[in-house]
Amino acid sequence: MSWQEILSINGYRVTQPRVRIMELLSGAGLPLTPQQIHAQLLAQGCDLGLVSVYRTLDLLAQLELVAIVYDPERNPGYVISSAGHHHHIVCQQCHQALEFSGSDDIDELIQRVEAETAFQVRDHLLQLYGICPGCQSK
Amino acid sequence: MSWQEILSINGYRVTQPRVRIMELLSGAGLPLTPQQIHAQLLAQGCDLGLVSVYRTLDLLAQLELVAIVYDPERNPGYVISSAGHHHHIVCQQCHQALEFSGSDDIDELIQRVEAETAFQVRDHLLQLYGICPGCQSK
DNA sequence: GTATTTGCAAAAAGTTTGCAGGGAA
DNA sequence: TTCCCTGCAAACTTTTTGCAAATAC
Repeated sequence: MSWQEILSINGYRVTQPRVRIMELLSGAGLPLTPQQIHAQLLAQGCDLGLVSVYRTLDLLAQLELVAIVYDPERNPGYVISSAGHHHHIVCQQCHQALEFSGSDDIDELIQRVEAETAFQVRDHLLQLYGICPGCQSK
Repeated sequence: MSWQEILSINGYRVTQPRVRIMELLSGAGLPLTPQQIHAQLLAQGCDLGLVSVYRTLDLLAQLELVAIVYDPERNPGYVISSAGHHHHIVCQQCHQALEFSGSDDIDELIQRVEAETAFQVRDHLLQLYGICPGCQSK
């Protein structure tokens, strides 16, 4: 299902700002802050308000069309998220971000922690930081 | 090694604000924002500035005496971190936070992702969200 | 046509910086 | 005594809110 359909099905409209932001993030390959998104769209001649960027990202995050990537040294950034894969690995040098799948190993760990702590685990956040192939060869 | 010693060894001083913040976090059991820490210390009659809270937390985080906990619905909070254990599980209802150890399972996952992506993994962030035993029984 | 969505302005919230005085070692 | 650290004030950045106009469907 396309992200446009997901918007529609949930009663939201496919508007210019949403299209532009999804297009930008799809091509970005690295997490962008609301400010960066706003600046890049302005530079493209797309005249939208920063406020709309915030509101759009909130919505897209809620629908899990984008994910938040935390980087200790910068503000949280947003990346495109393909359904079902919720983990990212980020290059500490060029900040390129890649999705990876991690369901099995994590399920095991979660079960162990549930047994140890008696918590009922509902969600998790996993991100890896490192050096991407490109930056390694420099 | 005590956290006081860690400060000293690294050339930092054991000052009132640092002591109060470490004491507060040690007893808190849940992630606290800089603002919350400041407010609670003021309430205790300890008269320090918010700025010092920020600076102290930065330092403590750098020395890994405290860790940052991200919660999608709130601002990032700080918790006490015992050396070597860097993962937390947070209750989505009462926000209690607990450390858990997870080295083995994660090492395995990291190796797999390194093989898949050709990234060199240097660090990671793992947090679980769920319902604590206490909140389950309500 | 109608309800959602946007943009603007303004305010609120959160964080950082510079500098003089105070405190730990 | 020495240098690190704190507190204050102010600046700065980021995020949120309210409301009228615009637009998707």
